Amino acid sequence: MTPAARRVPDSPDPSAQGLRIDARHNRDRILSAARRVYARDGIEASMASVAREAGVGIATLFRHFSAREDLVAAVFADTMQTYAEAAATALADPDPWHGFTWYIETVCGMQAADRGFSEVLTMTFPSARDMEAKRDEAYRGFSELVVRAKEAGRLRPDFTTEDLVILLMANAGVIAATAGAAPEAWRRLVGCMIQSYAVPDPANPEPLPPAPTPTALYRAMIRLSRAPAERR
Amino acid sequence: MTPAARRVPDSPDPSAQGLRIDARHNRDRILSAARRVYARDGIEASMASVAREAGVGIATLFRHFSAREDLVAAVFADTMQTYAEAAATALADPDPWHGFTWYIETVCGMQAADRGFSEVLTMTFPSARDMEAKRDEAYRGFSELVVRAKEAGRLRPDFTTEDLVILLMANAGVIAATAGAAPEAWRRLVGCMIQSYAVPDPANPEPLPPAPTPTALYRAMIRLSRAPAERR
DNA sequence: CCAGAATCGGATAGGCCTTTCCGATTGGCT
DNA sequence: AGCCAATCGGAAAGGCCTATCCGATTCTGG
Repeated sequence: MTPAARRVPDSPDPSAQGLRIDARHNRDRILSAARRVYARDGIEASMASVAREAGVGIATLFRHFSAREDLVAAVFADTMQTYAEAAATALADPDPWHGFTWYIETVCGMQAADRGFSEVLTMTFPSARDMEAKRDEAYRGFSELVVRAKEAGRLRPDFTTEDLVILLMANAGVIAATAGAAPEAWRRLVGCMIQSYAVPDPANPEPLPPAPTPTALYRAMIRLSRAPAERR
Repeated sequence: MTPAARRVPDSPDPSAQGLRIDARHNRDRILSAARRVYARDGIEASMASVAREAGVGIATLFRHFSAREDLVAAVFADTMQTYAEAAATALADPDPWHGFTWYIETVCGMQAADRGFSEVLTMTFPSARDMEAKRDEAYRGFSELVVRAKEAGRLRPDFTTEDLVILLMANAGVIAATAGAAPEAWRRLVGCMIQSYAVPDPANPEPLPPAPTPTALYRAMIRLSRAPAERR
């Protein structure tokens, strides 16, 4: 009997294998706490606040994840998987332009749903190998989407894959600024950007998603001027 | 002789009146230090780091500016003035569409030149009266620009003034993410957005500013994954 | 059921920040 | 020149954070 076989490996998370069940339990509590905290406060949230949210000692948190990067990578492993799969899904769309826009809207929507993920998408974590692998996978898929949409004559020829990165950074900015107060503002940005990517078809002008109300944006601007802690 | 007349009021900054010359000198050193620090690190930079940069004691900083908001307002008073004047300048342009795009490019360029200002533009500081007054002035000017550009038939009718706020937030995101590593990326965003605002003229397709190189954006993403202190 | 290994979490050290206090210094007026 | 109020800046109190240490607790295989 090998040492590894002594423990029951029934956690969904393979990296929890070989842990005592109380340790595995804590690991899960930490991960789900971190998911909540990062979604709300972004990935710069303190390790201490994650430990508090999880109800474990600080030492326990550091024992499981010795660097913030490890925790971030573990928390967003699933989401990065979904992210990579989205590119494949978009490629399966018979309409190249529709696949292209669906992908952009989906990815930006994932950003809007999780502030932490929104930040992760615009950063790179050289030490988190499989996160970067997922990113590459998505990137390759997106490149193919771009080629097809150009071939279909719907995407402007001077579009580059860097434009997606720029859009993700821009979207992260809108989401960070409006979070809560104007939760649909990002759609307006993405709608504009997609229109600017399209080869114009004057016969068929696309409507934009609605703009947020002045009040909603004003609330967003007030939120930002408060200290991070007050922002809830 | 009134008490106020005892001091020589020759500082360019009216709020420095009535201060002893050493105090006024320190106030100026603090302001110019804060300008540098905020431009580099954003307005969340610590009060302590501003005091260090200025070479004054922490107490001196707090004696002059008892809250971060006061310091921010004092630092950006000039810039907000320029911001408000930009709207007037744009209104003086005989070509409404050109005035409209010039204004947007100018304001976004001001964001790119100063990370602190970039953040200030997407926040509101209810207690800093004259900063908000300048913002209102610029807002009124921009509203007029919008009306004229629509009347000229060049700006899409569903454009709203909130779209500018969204663009400023998006641009702040790109600038925060690319600072230094891809300093021209924001132009690409702004170019795209302006094209999406325009009523399309298929006979005259505008070229976009160049996209950043993949390497430049990669460097930007690496920068972000480091701790704020390491970012220089 | 027990012994030992694995794990826990409070405590601690060290850093940076904000804000206030107060003795030392200095500018400005007479 | 000298006095006094204005001003300075170091120090200190209190908070939060990262990272590590170590005695107490809990799990697990035999």
